[in-house]
Amino acid sequence: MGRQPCCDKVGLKQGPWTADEDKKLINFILTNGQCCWRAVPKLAGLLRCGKSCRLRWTNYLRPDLKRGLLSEYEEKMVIDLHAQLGNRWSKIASNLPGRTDNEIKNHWNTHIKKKLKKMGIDPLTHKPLPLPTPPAPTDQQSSPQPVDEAPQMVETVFPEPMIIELAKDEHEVNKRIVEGSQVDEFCMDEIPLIEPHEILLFTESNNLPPLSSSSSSSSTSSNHDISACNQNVVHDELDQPLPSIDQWCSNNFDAGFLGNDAAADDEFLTNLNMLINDEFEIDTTIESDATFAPDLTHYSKMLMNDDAWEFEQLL
DNA sequence: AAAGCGCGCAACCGCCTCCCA
DNA sequence: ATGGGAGGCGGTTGCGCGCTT
Repeated sequence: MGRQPCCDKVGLKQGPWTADEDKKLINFILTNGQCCWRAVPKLAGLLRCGKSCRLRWTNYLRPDLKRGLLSEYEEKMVIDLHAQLGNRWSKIASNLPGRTDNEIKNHWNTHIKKKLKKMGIDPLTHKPLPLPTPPAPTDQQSSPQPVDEAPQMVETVFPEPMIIELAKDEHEVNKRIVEGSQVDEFCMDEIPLIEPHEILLFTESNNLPPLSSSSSSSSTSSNHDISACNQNVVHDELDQPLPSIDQWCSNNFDAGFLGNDAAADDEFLTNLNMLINDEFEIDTTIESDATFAPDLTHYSKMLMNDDAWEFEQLL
């Protein structure tokens, strides 16, 4: 007797979402809010399982999503948080506004893992990888160490006690005192902590480097102050009024947000206009079950790239 | 030009946790 | 206290795309 499946899959659609399905889901959520996900597909007229709808919304359609590759700053943040939290992607994502757990998980598995290995760091433990076993001492002088494959040793981090504040939701305690003891059932003996000078700040600029130990000014302020600043910046960002679509367009398009590909920009703007004016239609002459047109897929990615805005204005 | 290969990412699967009756 | 429903979460899969041969 296994557990009942979350939904009866008979007759339900799977695979990539179509633009039409996305529109139905967006319209429904914006009209009714996020309610019982199991009921959503029925009420929204979708042949999908509720879970699938929730996933699509949270990972893809949510208006506050920031899309595109993680910046160097965000990447470092992920590494630091992973060192503290392990594979708790949702917790990590909650500290990176606009990023989803799925996105971070994918990025970790495809990019960061490799990077860390290349740097000679074990992505699981964040400790230096063991040096490759030296060749048998038969002829040491004539067998040089392989240069490319030998991971670089990095200095083991044994950080001093510190206070870390994370941007968590308001119901959670914001401060965590880390003193080599357990935090949230997380054994600090096993996972190295980030160094105090590596505590990161949320800022509007993704390029702002973390406070570095070489910056003497940072050493004058306490970690608590730094973290408080971090919190404030996050809240400030979230509290900022969302730009209107016109504002957003002028801010981003005029600034060359879409890059230098004028043709692509034109196409994007044309289709964006269609989307805004509810003129977007699937070309049913091609295939009745047309998979999600890359256009809209990328729009949701690109539109949400920088700052979120009031989503209603899109529809 | 075409086949093969590897990578990245969206989506799925199934277990876990929480909540409520 | 307990059992079931619903949502959340992390691991895995599979497809599409770009690069290489």
